Amino acid sequence: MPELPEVETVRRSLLHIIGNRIDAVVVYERRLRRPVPEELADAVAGCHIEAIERRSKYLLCRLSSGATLLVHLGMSGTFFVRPSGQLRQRHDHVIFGLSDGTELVFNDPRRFGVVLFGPESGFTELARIGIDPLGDGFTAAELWTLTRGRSKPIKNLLMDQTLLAGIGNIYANEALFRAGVRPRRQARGLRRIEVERLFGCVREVLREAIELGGSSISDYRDGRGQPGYFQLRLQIYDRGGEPCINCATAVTRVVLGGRSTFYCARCQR
DNA sequence: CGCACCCCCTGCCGGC
DNA sequence: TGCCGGCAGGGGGTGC
Repeated sequence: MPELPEVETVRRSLLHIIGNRIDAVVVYERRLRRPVPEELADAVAGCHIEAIERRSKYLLCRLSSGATLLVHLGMSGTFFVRPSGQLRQRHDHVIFGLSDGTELVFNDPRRFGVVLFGPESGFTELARIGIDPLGDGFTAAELWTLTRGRSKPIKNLLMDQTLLAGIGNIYANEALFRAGVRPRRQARGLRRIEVERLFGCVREVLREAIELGGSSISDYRDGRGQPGYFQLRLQIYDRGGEPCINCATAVTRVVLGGRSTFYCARCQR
């Protein structure tokens, strides 16, 4: 579910809890993609939340102890605030009681997510993160450089987190459709004009998605329980067999890198 | 090194 | 109604 726009939306929706003290932490389920550290509860209790940042699809909660709480939502995770004292829901794995009488909940049915704790430099998952596609470091020239000499399909390049950090399956499909580029094209085969167009479309689709609060395909919600609305603007994702919005050609579905890939054989070359 | 293929896990949907 | 296969927003490991 959560790609860069959804994670960024969650981050923004949680900014209001900054300044809270974490009073108590209860871990109900340690078996996530990586086990929740045994020492997390004791180490985090008593700390204040000083900032909430995002790197790629990871959320980083800066704590007053100097350590960082690292959260990844995987495919099905949610990270949200609710009043304390409510019944634990199915798949609530970690609950952080906050000093303002609310609690911060990590819920994840598929358990592909991550809740880790430690100094930021210690997180191996952040070591190989690529360029933030919304940051200043991402330019058309940079995308051009990334595509040179790489034989992999351009869609796989967009989704390679070691190159570009935060683009997932939905937004890779959408950006390529907007740019008129076929997902299977070899990255190194793209012409300069195509790379420039794709660059603009990547930024545009991510920005628009954030503005609309991300895409709620099934059960995605932000940190306040609100859905996103960008799914209403999806032009190609999950539309296999349906008419292209530009030319009415049936949308093609193929599998690339194990992920469903959608494109219009007429509009995308 | 790149890449195709699996796996992790639960839930949902469609077909029978 | 219920069972089964396929599929899902991510990421990591293996073997070629």
